[in-house]
Amino acid sequence: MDVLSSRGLDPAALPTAVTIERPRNPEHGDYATNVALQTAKKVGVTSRDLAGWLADALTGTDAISSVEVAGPGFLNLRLAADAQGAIVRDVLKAGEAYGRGDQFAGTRINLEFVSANPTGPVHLGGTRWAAVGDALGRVLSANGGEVTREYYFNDAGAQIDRFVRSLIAAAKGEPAPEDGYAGGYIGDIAAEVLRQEPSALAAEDSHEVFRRIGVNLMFEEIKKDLHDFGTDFDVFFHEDSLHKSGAVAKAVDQLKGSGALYFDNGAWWLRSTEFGDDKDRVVIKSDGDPAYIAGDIAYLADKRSRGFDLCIYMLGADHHGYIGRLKAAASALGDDPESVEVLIGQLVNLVSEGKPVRMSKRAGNVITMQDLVDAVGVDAARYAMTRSSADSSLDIDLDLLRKRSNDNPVFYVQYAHARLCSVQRNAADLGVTPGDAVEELTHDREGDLIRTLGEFPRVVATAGELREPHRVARYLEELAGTYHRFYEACRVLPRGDEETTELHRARLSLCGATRQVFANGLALLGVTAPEQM
RNA sequence: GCGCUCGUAGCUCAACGGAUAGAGCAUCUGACUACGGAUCAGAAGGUUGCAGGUUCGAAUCCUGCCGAGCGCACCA
Repeated sequence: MDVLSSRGLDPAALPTAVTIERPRNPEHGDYATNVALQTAKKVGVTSRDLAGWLADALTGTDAISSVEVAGPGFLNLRLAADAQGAIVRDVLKAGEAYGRGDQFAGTRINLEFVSANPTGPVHLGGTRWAAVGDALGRVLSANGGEVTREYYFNDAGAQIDRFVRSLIAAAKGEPAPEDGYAGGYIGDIAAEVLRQEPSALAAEDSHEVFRRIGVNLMFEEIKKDLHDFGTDFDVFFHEDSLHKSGAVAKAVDQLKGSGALYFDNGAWWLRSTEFGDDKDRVVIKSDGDPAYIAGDIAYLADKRSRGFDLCIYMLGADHHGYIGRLKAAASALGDDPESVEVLIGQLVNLVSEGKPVRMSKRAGNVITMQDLVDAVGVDAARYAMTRSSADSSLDIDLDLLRKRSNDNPVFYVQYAHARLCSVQRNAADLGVTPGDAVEELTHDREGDLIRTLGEFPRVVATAGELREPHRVARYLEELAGTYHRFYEACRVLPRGDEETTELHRARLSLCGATRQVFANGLALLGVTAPEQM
């Protein structure tokens, strides 16, 4: 700031957060910033001039060994070797906490994801949200957020009725109803209902018996699949409970009284168009019954009553119409629409022999979470789902995956971790202990590795800020490559007749720090960090 | 028809308005009697769907086309 004020320019023109990036091209230094480019125009000087002044001001700072101005006004910084090596000590000292931040400290976040209808097993689409949502929850927690993971069971609607009628048909040995569900799981659940309640078909309240037992069995199967997938929820919320408790009626009355709804043509409407919806939505139908959205409103009211600062909904692209409704609901309840955040992820496509396959319950080719896990295992499945941005649709070729080919980068990352563990085991066998002389680490490949370790906290912070856990996966792939190249170039352990030097011991510390970052990063994705493969 | 999202190497995908658009897989050529070869070095592969615009700078932002997915109920 002195650089500006001493020249009579307004220091307030400087951005509050200076972005410092790690250039892809090593010739551009260890770190670089475009702050001069962003600021120059505001204060009316050329970016080259401003960059030059900033460079002069930074030159001579302890940790920085060189500063140069490049291109239109980039500042390229190089760190002194010992300042850089300190990152190794930082990682080892922080341990599992390395990478954590505090941007969401004190923020209570409700994260709702999956929320698949309890009329069948979780399928491929739900699997994506199970992986990405869980990873996002971990990332938000790592940034200090108090995260409650929540699953909303839509167990109050007509689809449950279709599900129950399908069960009964299966129990009778009849074909599924025209509008019902026909998967093999229907027969399994129907059989289990009969096993638990042999008189279910004959009972007067047969439908109710099948509903009570069958829906619960479906819940338990979904919960178990998710648990086996490494995704656990803090709250399983039942839509049904909102109706039974009177919460829906209460919320609707409140909105009617507050003027948030308007009455037209015999029904009560929510002004969702004000929040980007195509049309206003009916909350209370002209027959007096609540529409589906009334449950959503009551559910949101319930969440807010539990004290959340931020309610995140993670929904598939087929639900993007909900954004306006949920924002409108928040507004109607008297809340800031900003406190409701709807993340829309694109759908997962099934591909076979290069051609998309449309999944259909009727055709019986629905791929479930369990199918995917059976084919590739939990780690590979989770990684495949979390390594790409949820913004783009994802193609899954199950045939390819079944071949257990190594085209999933999770193995590349896990192998690096296993290799590090192996080095540490060998070191222990040789009696070599980690050393603190990080200034010995002057090799280019060592510098690359250390700088990459130093980036991890910012990657975690960005992943949380943008709700993009895939950044963690991409980072780990980069770290794996950087580590493998280091490994080829820099012998860590002394050979047979060599003395153990401080360099050996410093490199062993570097390996320990690297292993820690792999472990921390994989944990954020819910993927295991194996010690051997 | 209207709306949302997406279009990047042969394939699957990265790149918060930055420098020569990057990885993995696939293809080709190489590398240990050394700490795990599930590795590494190198080659090849691109008009970032098309056309304009904004600016020091655009895959990224704006407009219009083209193409794909999804959604457009007093259903849930």
